[in-house]
Amino acid sequence: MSQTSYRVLASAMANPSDVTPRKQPSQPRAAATVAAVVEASARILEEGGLGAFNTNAVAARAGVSIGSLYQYFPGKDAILASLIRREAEAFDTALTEAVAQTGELGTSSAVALLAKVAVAHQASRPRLSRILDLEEQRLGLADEADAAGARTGGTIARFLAQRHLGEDEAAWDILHLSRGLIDGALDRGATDGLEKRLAWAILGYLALSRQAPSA
Amino acid sequence: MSQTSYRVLASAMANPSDVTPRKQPSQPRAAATVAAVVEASARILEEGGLGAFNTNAVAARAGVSIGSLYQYFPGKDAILASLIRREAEAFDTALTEAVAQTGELGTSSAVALLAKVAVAHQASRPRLSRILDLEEQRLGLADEADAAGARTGGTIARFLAQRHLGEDEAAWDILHLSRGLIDGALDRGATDGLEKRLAWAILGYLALSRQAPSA
Amino acid sequence: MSQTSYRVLASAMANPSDVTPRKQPSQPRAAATVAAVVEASARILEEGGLGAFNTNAVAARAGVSIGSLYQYFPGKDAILASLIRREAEAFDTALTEAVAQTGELGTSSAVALLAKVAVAHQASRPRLSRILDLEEQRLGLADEADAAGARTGGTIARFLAQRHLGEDEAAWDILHLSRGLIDGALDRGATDGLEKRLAWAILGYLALSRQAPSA
Amino acid sequence: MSQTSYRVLASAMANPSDVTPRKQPSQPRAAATVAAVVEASARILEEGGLGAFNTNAVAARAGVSIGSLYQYFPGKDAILASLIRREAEAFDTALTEAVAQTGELGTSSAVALLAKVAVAHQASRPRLSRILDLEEQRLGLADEADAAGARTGGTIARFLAQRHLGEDEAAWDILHLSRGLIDGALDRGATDGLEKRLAWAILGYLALSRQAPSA
DNA sequence: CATGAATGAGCCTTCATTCAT
DNA sequence: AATGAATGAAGGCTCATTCAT
Repeated sequence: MSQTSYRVLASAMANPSDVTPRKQPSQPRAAATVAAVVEASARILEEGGLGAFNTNAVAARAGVSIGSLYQYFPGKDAILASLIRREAEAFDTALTEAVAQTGELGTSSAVALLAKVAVAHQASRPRLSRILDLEEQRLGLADEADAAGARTGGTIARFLAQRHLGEDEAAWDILHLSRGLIDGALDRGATDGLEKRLAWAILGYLALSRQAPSA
Repeated sequence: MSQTSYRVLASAMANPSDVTPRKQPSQPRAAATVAAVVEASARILEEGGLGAFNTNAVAARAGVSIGSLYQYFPGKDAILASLIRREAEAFDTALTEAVAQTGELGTSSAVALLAKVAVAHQASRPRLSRILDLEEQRLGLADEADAAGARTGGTIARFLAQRHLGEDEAAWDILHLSRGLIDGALDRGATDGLEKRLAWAILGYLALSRQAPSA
Repeated sequence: MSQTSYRVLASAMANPSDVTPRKQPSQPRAAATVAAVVEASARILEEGGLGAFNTNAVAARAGVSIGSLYQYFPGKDAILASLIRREAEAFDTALTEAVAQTGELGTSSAVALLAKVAVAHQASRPRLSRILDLEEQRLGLADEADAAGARTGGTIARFLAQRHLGEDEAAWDILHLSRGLIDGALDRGATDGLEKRLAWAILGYLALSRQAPSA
Repeated sequence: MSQTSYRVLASAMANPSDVTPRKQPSQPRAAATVAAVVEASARILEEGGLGAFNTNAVAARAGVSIGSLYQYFPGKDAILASLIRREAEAFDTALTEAVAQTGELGTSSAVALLAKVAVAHQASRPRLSRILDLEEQRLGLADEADAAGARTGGTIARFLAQRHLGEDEAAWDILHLSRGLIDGALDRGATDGLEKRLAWAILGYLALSRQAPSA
């Protein structure tokens, strides 16, 4: 199969601004403020989408003054970045835990368990996931060496490696096809048997990828 | 496998405005204006993302006055909708053509061909595809009975039905997992063997789905 | 009674543009176009107020292309001016006719008849009257020597002079207080006995003005 | 006299937008901003009419940023409404005060005093009064239960009731005919003896209305 | 003459961010 | 630190008017 070379997503885009939190909240009250802002952002994105996501609304929803918000975040994008990290970490944690529980299980049961976790995560806040996916890309957070997102891929890769099911590439492919499949299914309300269908895609991919060893 | 019920994307969101074109261009000059606006939108979205997509920029890029733009589109969202329809139609056309060429082929070669078309489409304008996906959802275009998007699912469904490979649900799942897989791969620059990997996911899904007959 | 000097309406204001029709419609079709434009303006003003009055809407409502509209009127204000003249003439005609019919009548019956005509005129298109009043002033049409509006005052003045009821000033005062009274009454829906009440004001004014001969 | 039924002003019209202030200014600085905006509006309307009244001009004239304006008013119409309320209140206050001073006076002197106040009010900002009249109607502020405008009618009604001169209807008629008469007189520069002429209309109306007891 | 596509100045409004209190 | 008033760049959209066909 001849390999065409495809256009890859350029890194530029709506020049994202500073994305690092302004200061670590040392006092507990400050930590609460930061958390409130991040959660308020999540809720606003869920309910109103990117179009409703603005700093004034976030501050209001968080019960914090706009001034305070800017004490902890240098700008809008930084809030988004924090939220993305929070979500990625939560998912990775859930996934890591699930992987730990697969010790005794056969491959297909193990994958079914992971599928369940993935579906549960995405389904808990479906719109949020999609938006954060797109924004993560715009912000270029994927480049963060230790990005939580990167860890998720790593977690899957480790799972595959343990069972000699595949390489890194397979891990990423599985991660992304899962997102697509789940988002699409939630979108059209086709959630019956969703975990099972996801498992078919993952196990099917893995089976065929081992028959025809990659280039 | 017990079926949990998942949250499905509510239809609301950043209340999308009117999405229907204001008037059909009757004169050829008008048709050119409309086409220029739509293509300019595509280019702007590709280069600058949603953040750079505004009516002034679109008009300027299209070499058209802002007034002309508003003669044909009631607002931003309507332009986006037109673009989405255009792209969906183009993809569906390409896919339908490819399906027609699979007549003689075995299943795996046929799927490989379709995978190639899908990858080519998404790769031709990677960022655009992703953005339009998200926006299509926000605009609720999926609800359009004869939506071009719906037709794409139908085209796949017909292909599967001809070969007794699966039902409608499978068609949609394949469509969505493909988008996720391809987007993810383009995103991280992992395009080597991408068509092959996509074929694994699709064929794998189909194989397993037939072993374990659906609910 | 010492006479303070009051601020009088300056003539400036949103510098009104050219107000004279562009060309006399010689052909009958042209006359029809002009009439259609004027009547469309009346309807739009009635239904949507000044905010809805724009040349595109007028042309559309008149069933005429925007280009044709500009063949006969140099601009928006000219259309308004034509409408104002049309209405003023209609009112003056009705009033003149009514005056002619008062020959045999006593003063109070005569005034009652005129009051009836005035109320009928204003009530037939209440919003229109008010708007045109304000716009007439802005356009400075009152300055037109032969302004139709001026004629209305003259018609009343003649009526008063015939019966030795008052001078020009009285005529104008009566015209204006009538407008105010009628508009206010229509506004709050207090139309019961309106003609009678208007007659009280007019006759009352005239009676007292003759007791205490003006400065 | 047979009572025809007249068209009354429909409530619709250039669909007026939200008319309630966005937030009450708590800090004194904010109160100053609000007051500056309202006064700037008055000045602009006086000088340039409705055509010159736009939010940018108002903000500039008020020496306030456009953003600040929108912190306190949801839009143009709300500013207008505030101005209308301010003016109506000022007039009502002046009128109430004048009524209080009429205790000892005979009817005709009392009415003369009120006429003077009315003329003075309207004459102080002639164009403003007219415009606000029209706009008050468009905005449907008359519907406000406790509208300042309503209070003015009430103030007159109380005055009439104390002296058994007339009912509510008479109060409104007098209010409106006065506006008409005064505006008209200012318009054509006929201010000599204006207060006296106004008194004739009012006293004349009242005298005749008592001779012919209302329906 | 009629048409209606095109133009663009100008107005409305939002929202990220700053800064005096 | 926290507050929230103030700022103004930026973007959406309308509509009076022109002009090529």
